[in-house]
Amino acid sequence: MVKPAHRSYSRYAREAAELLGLMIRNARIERDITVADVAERAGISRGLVHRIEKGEMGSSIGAAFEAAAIVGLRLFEAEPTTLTRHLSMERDKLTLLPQSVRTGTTKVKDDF
Amino acid sequence: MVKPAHRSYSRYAREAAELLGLMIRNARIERDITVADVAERAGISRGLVHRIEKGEMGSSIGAAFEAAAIVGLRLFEAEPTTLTRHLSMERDKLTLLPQSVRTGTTKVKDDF
DNA sequence: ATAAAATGATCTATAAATAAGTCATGGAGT
DNA sequence: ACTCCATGACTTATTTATAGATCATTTTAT
Repeated sequence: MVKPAHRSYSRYAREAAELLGLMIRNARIERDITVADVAERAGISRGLVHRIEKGEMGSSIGAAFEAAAIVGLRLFEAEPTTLTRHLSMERDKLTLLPQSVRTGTTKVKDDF
Repeated sequence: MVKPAHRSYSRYAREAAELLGLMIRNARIERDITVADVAERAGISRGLVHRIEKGEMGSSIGAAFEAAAIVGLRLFEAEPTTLTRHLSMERDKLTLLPQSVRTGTTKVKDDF
């Protein structure tokens, strides 16, 4: 009752996943951490760490980001603080333009 | 025979996933695309797109990055070209320091 | 206000990811 | 040469994510 899901990915998505994996591996090696260490600290299996570093598309976001955090890799931004700031910014942005700007058809209430 | 996997994530990993989801959602709304559209173009279900935008840790890298690509969100770098360049760079970096620098025990060859 | 559409949430069957183990290979150090 | 250790590549049992459907809610349009 469930289709075999999807198998084809855009080149961009594939490259992004591969890059993420390579960055994790590089960061890990630079810090002299073994795959087994990352696996244990992340609470995942050794094989999964390996697949994440290979950039396999099936790996979960949680496992990959956790591995990245452990090897000290900072996604999106340099400092963790910046990430939190970006979070608020994105949240605000969403609140700001829920659907108002989308079509722009809704008349502006200027009767005040 | 298999432990229930892991359930706890570091704050950083959770925030990174949430940020990714919010960025995808914001990009999607800005471009006036519906969740259903993204789902269809990515070849995934509507519910999965929704969970990705919520930043759920279980979603797959492939699905999330594909969704990001569809809404025009550029991870890591601005241009797709830059991504390919970064890929080569990371690959080279890996080849360069396989394990040489790791322990540092190997005497430095200063006899030149 | 009403209708229409998009979103969010929940459920079930199934496909896929994962853990844990084993084995083979590759590297590093002795 | 030989160990020792890390890595990579499988296999299998099990857990989990996912598709697809339905329904409630929210948002948008008329």
